[in-house]
Amino acid sequence: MEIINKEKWIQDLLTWYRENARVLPWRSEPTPYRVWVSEIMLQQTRVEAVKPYFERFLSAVPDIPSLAVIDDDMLHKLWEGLGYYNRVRNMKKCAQVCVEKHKGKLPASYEELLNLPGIGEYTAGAVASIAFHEAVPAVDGNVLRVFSRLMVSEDDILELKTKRKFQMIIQDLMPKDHPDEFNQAVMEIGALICVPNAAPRCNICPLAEHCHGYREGKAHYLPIKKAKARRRIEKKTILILIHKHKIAVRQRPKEGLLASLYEFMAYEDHLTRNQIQEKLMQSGYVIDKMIKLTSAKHIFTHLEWHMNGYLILCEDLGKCEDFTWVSVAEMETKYAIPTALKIYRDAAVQWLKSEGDI
DNA sequence: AAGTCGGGGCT
DNA sequence: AGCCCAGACTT
Repeated sequence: MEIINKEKWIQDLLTWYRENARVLPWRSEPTPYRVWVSEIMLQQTRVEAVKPYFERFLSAVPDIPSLAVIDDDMLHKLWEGLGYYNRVRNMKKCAQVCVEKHKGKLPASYEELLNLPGIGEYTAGAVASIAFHEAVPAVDGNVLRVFSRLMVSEDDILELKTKRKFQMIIQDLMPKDHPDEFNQAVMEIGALICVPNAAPRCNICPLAEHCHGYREGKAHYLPIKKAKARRRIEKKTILILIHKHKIAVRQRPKEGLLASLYEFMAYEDHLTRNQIQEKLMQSGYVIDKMIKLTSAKHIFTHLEWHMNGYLILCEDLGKCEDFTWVSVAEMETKYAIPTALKIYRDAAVQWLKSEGDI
C-alpha cells in the first residue's frame, strides 16, 4: 500500500496545519531547550495536563546549566502530579551530560540526541526536526494511528517492527524543507481529527480523499493493538502520624514505583484498629487518638492501590529514625507527594488547619 | 518481547 | 471499567 499522489497529500496536510494548528506555549518560541522540555512532559501525557506545568518549570529552571545542578526535592516538586517521575530525573542527567560534553547545550543532531538519557527515537526525532529542522521522522502514538488508517495497515502498532516500518515510510515521504511542520501536522491530525478512543472525524479530515481507511470504510476499527496484561491489586493501610502540628513523612526508595517521592507510614494489607495499635506500640509510639479517614482506590497502569487511611495523633515519637516531621507549610512547598496519596495529605493538612482554629 | 513506570479524561 | 495519551528503559 502506498500513499497516492504524494505531493498533493503533503500540501493538503501542511495547508491544514498552518490554518488549524493549536496555539501552544512551546510552539511560539521553539528553542531547543523549550522543545525538549515540552516533549519530555508530553510523553504519554495529554497537552491539557502539560499546560500548567510548562511555563512554571521554565521559569524555575530557565536553562540547561541550572537544570544540571537543581536540588532533587525541588525537581520532584516541579513535577509533582505529572507522573512518570523518571522522566524528570533523566532530564537532569541529560542536562549534566550537556554541560560536560556539549557546552551546556543540546547537541543538534538526531544521532547525538538519541544517545542522551531519557531521549528515545520519538523524542530525538521531535527535537531534531522541530528545534533543528533536521528531516527525520518522529513516530508517536498519534502517527502510528494516523498512518494505520491512511494505509489500512493491520500490523500491531505495539510491535517494534511496525514502528520501524512507518519510520522508513515517513523518512522517505516527508518534505525535507519542512520537517518541523510535517511531524507536528501528523500529530495534530491525530490529536484533533484522527482521534483515539472515539470515532475518527473523517467528515472534516483534510486527508480524507487520500485515506484508504476512510475510502474502504475501515478507519474506525484501526489501528490494531493487542490486549494488555491486567492489573494486580495491592491493599494498603496508610497511617498519617501527627505530633505537635507536624506530619511524619519518609522518602521512598531511589528506584521503583514513585521513586524518591515522599509518603506516609504504610503497611501491606488492610489492618484492623487493633493490629495498627499493636504495630505502633511495638515501635514505641503512644497513640492519643486514631481517626478513620476515607478509603481510596488509586489506579496505576499495571497496579491498583486499595487504601484504608487513619489519622493518628501520637504522644511519643517512638523509634522513627526514617521519618521526618514536617509542618503544613513544608508539606505544601518542599515535599513532593504522589497523587495516589494526595487525598491523605489534604486530609492531614485540613485537620491541622481546623484544629488550629478551635 | 514483556514488564515497569503516573495520572487523567473520555467512552 | 477499559482505553490511551507528542514513550523510555530494563530485563
